[in-house]
Amino acid sequence: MNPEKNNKTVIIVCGPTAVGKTALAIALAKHFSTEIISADSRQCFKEMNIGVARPSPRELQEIPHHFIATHSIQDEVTASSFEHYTLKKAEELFIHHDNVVISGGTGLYIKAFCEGLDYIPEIPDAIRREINCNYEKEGLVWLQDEIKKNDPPYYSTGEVQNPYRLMRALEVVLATGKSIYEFQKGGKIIRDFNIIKIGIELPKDELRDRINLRVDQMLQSGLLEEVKSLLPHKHLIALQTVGYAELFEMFEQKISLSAAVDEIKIHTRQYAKRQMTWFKKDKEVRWFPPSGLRDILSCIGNELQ
RNA sequence: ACGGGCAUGGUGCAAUGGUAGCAUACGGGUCUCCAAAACCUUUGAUCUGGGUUCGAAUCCUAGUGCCCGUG
Repeated sequence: MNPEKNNKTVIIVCGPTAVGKTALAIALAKHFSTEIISADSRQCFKEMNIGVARPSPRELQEIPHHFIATHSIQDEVTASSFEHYTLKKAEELFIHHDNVVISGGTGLYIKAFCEGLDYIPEIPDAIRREINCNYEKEGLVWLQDEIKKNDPPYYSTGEVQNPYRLMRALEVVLATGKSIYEFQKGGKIIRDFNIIKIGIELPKDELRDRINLRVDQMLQSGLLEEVKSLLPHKHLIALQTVGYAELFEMFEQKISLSAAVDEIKIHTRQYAKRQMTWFKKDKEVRWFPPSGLRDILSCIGNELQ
């Protein structure tokens, strides 16, 4: 154990969707008699349940979970707010526990928690709304022109085809008068607790089967009703989500149910692949199969010695 | 069986007789704040045989397969 740290440890369980993180995190939390903080950018919304594979009521009862169904899709949840929420929650849990389990598939949130984010001032709502509004009306070219005028360095080296990045860069420069680059130092904050990262993976074929099975089960469990009830909010970013976006289209008669289901399976697979790309890049992650609880415990034991 | 139509990457489509493109999927990747989002990127095709032509996805012909109509 690193002597500069206190004797507290966060065990991070990460990996692609549908690989079996929830069950493993619960087993770990039981073993260490502790609780779980979810690191999932969708399960935190109380309006979303079946489609985001929220842990079952029984699982939630077995081990207390945090950042699950704690927010509304109307709320603004960001990597930064996750960082602060989770740091505070971990601190609380460390009063009575030596270890805390964080489990989830949102790589950016996990990174924000482990390394911190550079400080960028909050952006006034009015600025954000105006940018959004103009972008919807005028499109990508307008964004590119605005960035060209207001933040030339970003225009020449940033992702100028990516509207979200452009809007972020633009809101920062309009709100602060400075390029977003001046804030992004890339500095890593060293936390005063230990962090052990456990990655869960499966062969591609097996993950694919699990994804297909899970999508079918979601439909049997009433996903259609859940999505239908959210139709009035379909414009919210939180609902631009695999399993919801496709069924919104189905309810609007744009595609058939079977086409929507096929697309959900494809998009979930693509999402899982992006998650793997993200986590594989992180060399601190130790990889195990979902059945590898024993090996994981011995790995953690070695780290803690 | 007869008549008509169609045949182009895995899938859906485009291409006056003159560089075979687009979308999507698949593969690879980016990502410091809406991230289950958004974005970048590699590969990959003219059903088969013959003919016309300087040149054929395109025109002619035979075959094969599929679709529609009639029976």
